[in-house]
Amino acid sequence: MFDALINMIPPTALHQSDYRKGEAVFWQDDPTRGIFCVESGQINLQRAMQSGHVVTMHRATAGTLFAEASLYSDRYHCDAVCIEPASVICIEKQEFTRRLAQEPDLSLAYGKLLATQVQTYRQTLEILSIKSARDRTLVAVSCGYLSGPVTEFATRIGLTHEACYRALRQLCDAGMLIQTGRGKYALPDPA
Amino acid sequence: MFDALINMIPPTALHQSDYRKGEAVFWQDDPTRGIFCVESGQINLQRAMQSGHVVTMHRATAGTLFAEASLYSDRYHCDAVCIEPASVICIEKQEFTRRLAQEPDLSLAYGKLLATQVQTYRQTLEILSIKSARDRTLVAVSCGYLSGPVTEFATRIGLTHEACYRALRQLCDAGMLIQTGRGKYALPDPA
DNA sequence: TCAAACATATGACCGAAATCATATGCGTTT
DNA sequence: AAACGCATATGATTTCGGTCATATGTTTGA
Repeated sequence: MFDALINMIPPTALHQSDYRKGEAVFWQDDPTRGIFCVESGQINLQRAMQSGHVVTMHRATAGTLFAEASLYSDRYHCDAVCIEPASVICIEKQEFTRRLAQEPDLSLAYGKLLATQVQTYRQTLEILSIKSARDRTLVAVSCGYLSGPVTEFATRIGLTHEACYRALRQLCDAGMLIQTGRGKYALPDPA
Repeated sequence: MFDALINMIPPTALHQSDYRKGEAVFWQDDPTRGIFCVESGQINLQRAMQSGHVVTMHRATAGTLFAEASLYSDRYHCDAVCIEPASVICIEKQEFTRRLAQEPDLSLAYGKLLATQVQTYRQTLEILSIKSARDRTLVAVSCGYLSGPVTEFATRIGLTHEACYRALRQLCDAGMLIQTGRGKYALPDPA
């Protein structure tokens, strides 16, 4: 939850906006306006590769922040695209940075935020380091990466959706996963 | 590097320890003592899944921090096991947290350290998202990832050393890289 | 409500990278 | 100097996942 952060920032430095599916909060290389809080909906943090295809770097869901690292850079380094109608609050960069230096509580909360992000990236890197599509898929599911569509999940863990579907099928056949519905998979009960 | 941090912490709040392969720095659900700096060796951050098998979440190497998030939780949420004889420094949680709140310089340095890590991880993620071994190798070299042995470089970018050598050979043949020595490659002058 | 877009799935085929094998260069260590 | 470990390097074979094709279910919005 980002309430702790929000409450330390004067309302004049906060800017709420609504986005519809497909709309962008910002684009890569836009000048950094600030960091964002997702009140509702979902925002995809993604980067367009030089080859043209898009890789999802993070999926910001209700109650989470995104673009925290923008405080340390002049330009956003990825696109933020709404994938589910969202309400988003922007915290002005300048005001936030100023208060970071002055208010220990805010600084502490901010540190926690960054530490959590680092943790997430490390886990993603670890998952990507798994060569076998089957094993990678299993670990990713175990770590709760499969929350939305399988296609999205597949790109997040560096697989084509076909390879991902095949891996899921294999894992179900092997009894290591259970299909709970169309496009829905869960870990079996550790009975 | 964590020297900047260490120098701002009184030695009484620092605890150096040596670990041998297989020994644990901490176990999941242990009360959090603090965050750790790896001077040498390697520490595996891993978690036992409910299914029983162990998932590696991160591999902490020399010059890096781990368990940063422990500052914000009472218990460690994974095991830290030595996988290569290691020297590790523990920064006492209470003292570090106290100083973070009181000393803006430390807070700033810590924030920057974490932010830098975020940037690095994102760059690595981008590199890993490049499917072609040739292109991935080229980008990785461009980003300065090839500093040590090629074998180590190869594993860092998710390739076998054989595939990496072949990619380097191809890139040299195509004139996109120049071999400056045995196991040494550089970008050609953009003349 | 109807079409378009998207997601779920699976099969066939192919190619790139992993694997296996081999050889040599280089720096220690004994 | 000889032996050993490690890195460099490349060739042959295999395998796994990408690409392409196809079909159907589901959501969305016009």
